[in-house]
Amino acid sequence: MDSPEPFKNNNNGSSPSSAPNSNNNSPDSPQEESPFCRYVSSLSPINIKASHGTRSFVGLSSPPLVFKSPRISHRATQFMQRPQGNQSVSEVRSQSENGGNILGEASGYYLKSNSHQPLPERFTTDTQKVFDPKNDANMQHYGGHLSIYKYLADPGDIDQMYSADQDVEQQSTDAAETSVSYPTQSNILNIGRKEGLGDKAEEYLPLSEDSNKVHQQMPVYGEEPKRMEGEQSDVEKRYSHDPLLPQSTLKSNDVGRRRLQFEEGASSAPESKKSHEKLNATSSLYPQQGCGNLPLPGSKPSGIGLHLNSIVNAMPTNEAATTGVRLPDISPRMKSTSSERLQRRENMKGSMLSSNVNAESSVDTRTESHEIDATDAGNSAEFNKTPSPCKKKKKTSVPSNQDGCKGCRCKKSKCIKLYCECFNAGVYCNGPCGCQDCLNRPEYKETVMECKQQIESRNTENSARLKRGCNCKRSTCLKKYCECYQAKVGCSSGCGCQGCKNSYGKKEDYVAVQHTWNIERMSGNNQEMVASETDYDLRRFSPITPSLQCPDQGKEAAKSRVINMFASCSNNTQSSQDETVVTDEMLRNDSYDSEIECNNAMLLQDTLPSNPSFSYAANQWKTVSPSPFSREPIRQCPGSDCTPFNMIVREIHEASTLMTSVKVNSPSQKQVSPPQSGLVIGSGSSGGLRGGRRTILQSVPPFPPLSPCVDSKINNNKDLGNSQSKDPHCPSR
DNA sequence: GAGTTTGAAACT
DNA sequence: CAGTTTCAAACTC
Repeated sequence: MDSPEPFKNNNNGSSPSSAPNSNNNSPDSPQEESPFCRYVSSLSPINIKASHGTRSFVGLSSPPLVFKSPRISHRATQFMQRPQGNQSVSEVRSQSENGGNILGEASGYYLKSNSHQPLPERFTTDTQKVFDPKNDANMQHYGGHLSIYKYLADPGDIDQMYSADQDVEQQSTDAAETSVSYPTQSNILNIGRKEGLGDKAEEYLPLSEDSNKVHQQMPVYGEEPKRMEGEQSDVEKRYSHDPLLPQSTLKSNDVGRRRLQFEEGASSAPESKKSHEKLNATSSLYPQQGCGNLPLPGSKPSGIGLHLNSIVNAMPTNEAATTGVRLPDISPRMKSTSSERLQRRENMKGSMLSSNVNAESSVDTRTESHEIDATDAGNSAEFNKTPSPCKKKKKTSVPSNQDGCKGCRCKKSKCIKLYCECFNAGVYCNGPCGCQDCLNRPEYKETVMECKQQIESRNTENSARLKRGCNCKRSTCLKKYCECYQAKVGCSSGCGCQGCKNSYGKKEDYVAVQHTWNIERMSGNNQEMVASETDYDLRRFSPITPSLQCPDQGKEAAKSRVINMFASCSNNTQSSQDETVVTDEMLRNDSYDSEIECNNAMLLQDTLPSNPSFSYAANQWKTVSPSPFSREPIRQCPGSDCTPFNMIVREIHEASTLMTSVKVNSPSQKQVSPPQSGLVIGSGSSGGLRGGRRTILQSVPPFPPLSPCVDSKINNNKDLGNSQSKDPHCPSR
């Protein structure tokens, strides 16, 4: 193809399509005069200095990528792509004028590489390009800005991102950095906002849809500028709303029936107009487009959505090589790993990489589209059309309102029990609802609040005994009766299902991976660890939604994890093929465990909240060898505490303690919401982090606290027994 | 569209 | 805390 060279350093303000310069090695090259080039040149593969922008994020408590869901991944993927689709001519020009054009070029490159080649070839090509040592540095820098935004740019977090953008931009004195930084989301958002686009609920298309559409419709960069601009406008329109496109959109739409989802309602509020002006407030409100809003006083803890049972799966997620190898089978959940990987690396190294992630991203998205088309057309269509947090229903007998919310049809619950989806979703019933004797209406605000409080307290009290996961007995987890299946996630050992045949991952598969995990543990030659961790059976914190989406998960998954781990150690200068080969070798290498564990630990470190108490090991890592494939450990663990399992245990324990202290109990304990953990960007309760894929598993506080402090809440719990009976409106059965 | 099945929520 | 009932969605016909 004759598209622009991917990573030229365009310092002369030329457009990306002009004067392609694939070789910046010329000593006379003006690029090397630029601060950016000097910066890039100063970068070593491993020890990457933190730029302004990077530093801003390195300091971040890395959003626990474990908690990121495939949906988020979709979103992230989308954001990855966004530069392509949104890379308008003017925008590129602007970047060029600022002295850096990496983003535009990367976008062009990305589009190019993503366009016509058959997948395997394309992947290889991409990967090779990606790991071009020369380009890598650029991409690191590029990724330093972009990738972090990609992942911080969860639509629900756009506000924070936006804020962060400004912050970073103010700090940045490097023209090159500024020029390449975050032209994407925030600008897009601003554009959308400036355009005064409406924020009808129906425009809140799930990102996956956007992603797919954008991806599918996106022309090759430079191919049809006008058309692309037109499409960009469309994209911008959508994204102008996406920021507040709630996790809950998926959550409430995609998931099980009667899990507490009030929090989702809060976080899902598509309140685009005011979004970035109230970073913290948004998540504690309930503005649900079209479905009424439930007033929720007070703030709620962060909805980080610590899906503890994702830890195991997230830690060893497959890396680039794996993606390439297993691309055809990539599952929605596995796809999430691309974003996780990127963020993980960002967090780990403080440097951003990464073209390979970009390549993966493109692949992922494409694959997603195919997958949706091929295997889940019905669901995806349904999902993609989900316009609002109101649950989608297969049945359409209940007329939808303009927002597409079909409402509930409760007859006896009076819509103030979790049976009611509106209530459960934290929205008032309204027009399209076919409910009877509905009390879930603004005029019964008090009643609604009381009932919510009741449920909250009840769930808090009973949470310990609530089961995690589904408990299907007859559906074999193959029907939507199964909440795991409905959420398109596999069952875990935490599920109480019988005869599980969940096509997204059987419980048995999860156990198999867990077994692998245990083997890895044991091979770490840390008896102390094993002994001390016995009490902390991972299954107690087991993923409700294991990332086992493929039928061949077991050993394959384990292998993938090894691949990923090594990939994590990689300085990203190896091709995916090399990684695969070497990984096979590593699999036979007894010495890989230390690396695995170190990497696991690193990954875990990144997956867990960066509360100061969680960062004990972060600074203890030291790079020993730049080569991920040497038999020498790449990173050395200073002590047994660095074993991943110890870390998991400790982290979980601390998290659990904190969660208890903040009283963020998931009604079903399918998820836990870790406390707000020192996020640098944004202090919003849920802003900086993304929820889990399973909407019902999403974070947490089932109800926003009605009282300002925990103590009072506890007291309330004591009184709830009385209030429960006192409440004339809350039907007690 | 009615009836049945299902599993979670609610209750005892 | 196990068992039962209630409930509404999912499913079937």
